[in-house]
Amino acid sequence: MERKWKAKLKQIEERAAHYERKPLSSVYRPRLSKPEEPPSIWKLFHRQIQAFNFVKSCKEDVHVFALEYKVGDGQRIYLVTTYAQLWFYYKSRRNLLHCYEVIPENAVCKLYFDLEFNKLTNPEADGKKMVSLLIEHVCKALQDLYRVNCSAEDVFNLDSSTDEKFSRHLIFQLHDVAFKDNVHVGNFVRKILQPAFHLIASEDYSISETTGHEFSLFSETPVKQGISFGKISPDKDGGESCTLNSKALERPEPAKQSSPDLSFLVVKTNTGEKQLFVDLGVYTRNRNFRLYKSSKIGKHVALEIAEDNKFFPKHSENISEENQYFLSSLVSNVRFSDTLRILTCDTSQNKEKRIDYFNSTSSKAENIEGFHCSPYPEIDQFVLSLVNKNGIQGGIRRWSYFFPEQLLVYDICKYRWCENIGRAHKSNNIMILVDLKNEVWYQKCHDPVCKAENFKSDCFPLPAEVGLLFLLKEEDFTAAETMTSETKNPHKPPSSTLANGVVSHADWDNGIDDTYFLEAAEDAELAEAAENGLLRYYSGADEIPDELIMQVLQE
DNA sequence: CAGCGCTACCACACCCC
DNA sequence: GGTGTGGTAGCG
Repeated sequence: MERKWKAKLKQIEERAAHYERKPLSSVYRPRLSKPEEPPSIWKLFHRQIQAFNFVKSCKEDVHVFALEYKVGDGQRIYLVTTYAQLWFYYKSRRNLLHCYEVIPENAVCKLYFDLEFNKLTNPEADGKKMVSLLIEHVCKALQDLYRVNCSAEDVFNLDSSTDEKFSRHLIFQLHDVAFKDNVHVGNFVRKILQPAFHLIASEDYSISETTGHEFSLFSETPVKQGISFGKISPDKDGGESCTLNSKALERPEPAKQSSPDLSFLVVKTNTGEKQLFVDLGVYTRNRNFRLYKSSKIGKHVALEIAEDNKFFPKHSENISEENQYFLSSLVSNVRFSDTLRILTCDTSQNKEKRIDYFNSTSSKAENIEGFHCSPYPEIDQFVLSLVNKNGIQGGIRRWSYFFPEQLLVYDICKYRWCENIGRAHKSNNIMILVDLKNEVWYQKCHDPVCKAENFKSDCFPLPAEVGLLFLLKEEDFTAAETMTSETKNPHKPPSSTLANGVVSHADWDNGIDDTYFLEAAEDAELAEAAENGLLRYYSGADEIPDELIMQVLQE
């Protein structure tokens, strides 16, 4: 709540400043786009929030990427486009050298890790071995906590090491399994690395081996950091979730197995302090995660497939192998499917909040079960209105958001009416799916028979007030503005999308896009860009960098 | 005109013994 | 000295 408020305040302040400088034009300039051209979406924003607002207003499957464009202070701008279009420009690696995926908050995503250590202060560390041991530990934890089977062959292993630093990204390619969002991933990672925190807190990290002290794999022993974690508490109706419990001492667990030896995770920082091999700072909201084949600005080391990578994407007729690797590397590229399981891992704080929420008598809490309201309260309310019929008070058990489809999936409880069989299921729950892109909703269900026949009810339009509310919310006011600017860009590259989703268009080579301006900002690449004829549209422009970036961005 | 989301750390106020 | 708070430098 405070978060939203802060963002809004910031946005309004910026808006005020913007209009003071550039008052609204009173001239209406209508434009038409050619109907035969599939839309090309390639928009840049200075502000992340505006980029996301644009995505919301967009019917296409677009995503937000962050581009570093100034050496030194890591300044970024935000690009909205489709995976296909990005790859088209990106693959040559002549432009867009420093790109990051923005892992949207609240969106379903893959399990991922950022691993690193300083080679100089850890001369004895065997990076590959550590990666392999970590993968082993994570797979075991996935099995123990969620009954998910996986192995090193499901882990896309990317390397970005230098002489000084060992650096890896791991992106798990689990089959029909994903996490609710990257904050849940972070909770999971902290939970399964719990035993290693002791090793950092203690003076001598060989202590756990020598004492022979036994405790449960995910024991609840408190640690210095104040983070401690509980045992899996399966959902009453699923067993997909686990909770980190900070009230460790109130719930002692009997020892079940000896603590795994995670001493291999302990490395030394530049200053010689103990640290974990796993970077726990990458599980925050809207985290920027460097793309496959991108480097940090000012550095020349890109993420490339690691020597010891064991993940190989399925061969595809339509998509090149490199493109497959690229798509696999994207953390938030998880599509909805009937068989997909969504894993959650809550902190005990959230769990307590949920319980408080559930127990509270406020009018708002009565309708929604637990703490399960989505970021779209109007839609929650509408879904609740759908499942409160004929005297049955249904509830929202939980929700998941799929960024690629802009799809909200609500697991419903208590209300089990299924359109397929024309009556309520006896023991299986139903789902309500809300397609924000097409502004429709439909019903599916967990019943094996319905699932087997891939049942999906007819689509019904979302009521006007839900759609309208959503579009007119003031936080979206930038969307309308950026939409119109789309047609104003005279340099928009034409595009055509083949049925298989691969963008292919020779004309793009003659077009110009914002990318080139950005990359041209770097002197070294300027010459190359000019050589490739990319700058000819601005012949005579001496100051390529800021001027053109601004020109594009001010649209 | 222009990045974002944290966390660790500090200074300070207030409280209690 | 213990505890809460509010602001911020700096990291990822």
